[in-house]
Amino acid sequence: MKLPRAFFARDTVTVARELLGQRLVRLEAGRRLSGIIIETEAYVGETDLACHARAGRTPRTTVMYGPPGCAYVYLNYGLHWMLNIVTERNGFPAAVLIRAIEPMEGVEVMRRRRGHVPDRQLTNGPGKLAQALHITGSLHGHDLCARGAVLFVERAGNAAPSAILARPRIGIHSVPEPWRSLAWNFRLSRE
DNA sequence: AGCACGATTAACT
DNA sequence: GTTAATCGTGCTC
Repeated sequence: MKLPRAFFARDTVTVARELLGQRLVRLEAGRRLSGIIIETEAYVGETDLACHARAGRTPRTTVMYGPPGCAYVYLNYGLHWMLNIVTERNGFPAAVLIRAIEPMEGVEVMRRRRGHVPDRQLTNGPGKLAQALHITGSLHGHDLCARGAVLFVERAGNAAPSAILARPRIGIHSVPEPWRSLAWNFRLSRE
């Protein structure tokens, strides 16, 4: 069952932690592609200097200022699409970056898209999972909570707090403290 | 100019 | 097996 807007309309760090263990689903051409979310990152507001909203509302970041539960998708380094889900109240710019999933349904399709890399490398990075699930800028602003959504999150269990590793966020080396060191990257520890 | 990355190298255990 | 360095790519500001 699809996570409702109320799930995303909360504190971003809480949403990032609780998304671990849930199932990201992509409907495409009548097929169901999905995977369990195993790594996320929180980006919180204009004061968070690692967040794109640090520069205020721009054409790119407008979606982050909108209702929670919508996809914030952007292109990084000219080739990697990044999937985020908008959080908090309408008007406050924040989102959770989905960094990794464990493939569940449609693995054959993912293998084809990813060029037959080893299965463990199918969706173990934000650009990789976007490629595997065919998530591009065309899904920017997509409402994950609407009826008929082709991208959404299903409740699939709860991660025990003891199973969650919190570390600094990835790839924000040039961001000043304290934001660089905030432990806002969350992942499920493997067994 | 500067990226919320990934594939490929090269150098190490 | 690992870590570190490099750079392509195109969009935002």
